[in-house]
Amino acid sequence: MLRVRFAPSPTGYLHIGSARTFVFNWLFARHNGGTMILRLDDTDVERNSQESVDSIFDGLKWLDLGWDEYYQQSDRGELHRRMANEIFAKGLAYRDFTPSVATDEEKAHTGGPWLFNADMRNLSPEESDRRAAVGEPFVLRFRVPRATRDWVKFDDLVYGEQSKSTADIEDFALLRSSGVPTYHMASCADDADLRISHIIRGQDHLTNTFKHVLIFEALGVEPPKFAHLPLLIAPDGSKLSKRKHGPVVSVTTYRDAGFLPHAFVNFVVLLGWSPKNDREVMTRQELVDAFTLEGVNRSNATINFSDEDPFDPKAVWLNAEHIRTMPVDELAKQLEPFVPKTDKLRQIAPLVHERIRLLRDAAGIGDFFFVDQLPPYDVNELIPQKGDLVLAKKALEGGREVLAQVEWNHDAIEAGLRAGAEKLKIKTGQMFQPIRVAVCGRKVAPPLFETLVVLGRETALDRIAKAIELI
RNA sequence: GGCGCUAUCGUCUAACGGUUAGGACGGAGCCCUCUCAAGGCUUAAAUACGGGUUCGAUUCCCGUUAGCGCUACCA
Repeated sequence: MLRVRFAPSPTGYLHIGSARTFVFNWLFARHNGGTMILRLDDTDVERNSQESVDSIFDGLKWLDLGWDEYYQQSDRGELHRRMANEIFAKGLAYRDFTPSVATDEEKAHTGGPWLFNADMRNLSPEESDRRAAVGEPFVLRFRVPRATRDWVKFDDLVYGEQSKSTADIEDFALLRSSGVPTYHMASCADDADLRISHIIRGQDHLTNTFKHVLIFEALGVEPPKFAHLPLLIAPDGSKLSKRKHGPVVSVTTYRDAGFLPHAFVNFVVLLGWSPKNDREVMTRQELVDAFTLEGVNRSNATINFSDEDPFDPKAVWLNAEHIRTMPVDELAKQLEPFVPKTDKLRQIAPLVHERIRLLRDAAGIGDFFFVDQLPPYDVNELIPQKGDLVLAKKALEGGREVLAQVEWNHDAIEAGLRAGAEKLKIKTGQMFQPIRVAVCGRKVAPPLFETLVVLGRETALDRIAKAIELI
């Protein structure tokens, strides 16, 4: 049975990189008919927060992919400690009574790596038990078997054969002095207990994996398969961080700007994965069908944002593509939270359908639909190509006359206005443009006839009259 | 510092060792057109550097450089 998990730690909002890891896991599970598990890795009591938990759930729910099983590590401390003690009992871990090292300066070291404190590693069992019995705090460390084996190896499904010398792996902590298991311990214990078959996670864990292999072996279980994902980085090459790059790293920023969840999924899946057939705009099902780990590449992917534009242009384009292929009824529904309340949304939706890239764009492009009074605009805007205010006035008066009596539908309005232009001996564009500005308040707007239909005769005539007064 | 990973257009990426190095976004131009958008067509733009191996390297190996990751009780 194929089982994968996404295991965020609730120490911040849901990060775009985390969201992508979730997506890769989900796609892998669905493609192979496996089980998707969500597990909250909340062993760091110092940094956990409820807001963070909420934010992660918010983000994941917005992604709308779902999961099959849910666990949180704080409920499973017993299991972790039991497994840690099992390792200790086998003699594969030892107590380290060294006081915790607080500062980076103290941690700093030159030359080779820090591996262990010899006097702690070699403490006699009696001495160790005695000090523990009197309550002296200690960290439980894994005893890396450097004397009996040279290499730790595993075969990464993305990065291939990996090996590291035991001489380069330090005696890492399993249990903190507080008794709380570390990430390494809790994660492996849960992965073993939950019978996770594939661990798909960020490449930042690639070197940690050697430690994990050691833990699985100490536990006497077959390690899962590993697949590490290339990281998402900022345009300056640094890793994405809230402090440095701001809200662009949070998925809620995408949600609030009016990305469609699936467009977001489509975007992030293309960062580090390719279907290898030049397809880019894909439905959820197409993604599930096409997704394989073989398509994952090994180099980090840059999210191309800037100060002027917080979103990668490709993400925006993909969003526009998905908006355009979405049914109008659905669009109207999605638009609701992004525009002022109106009973004409269903009519407005088709007019912005292929003109918006983010849902929030609709409020700007369709602004004149949402107000009773048009905000002031420069009277010169009314002047058409190769014309002047006199011509503008002529067009507006002629147009108003037509619109006052024409049957109120697209074809009749078009026919009427075209005939009107001919009668006035002006170009159709010279007729349409002043009317457009009069009813929309600006030169760039959705197609005129549809717009007039939605606006209604009364509003249209009223706005044209006001424009004529301006001149 | 040590260890590990990576390196194709500005960005995301494709290319059983043999291609005019392909696609997409973004840019530029043209067409269509009631403005905008969409759409169509055209175009500029890349194999980090140096050595090998090979008849032939984007592709395999080594080195350099650069970036990223991990590095004594964050995950």
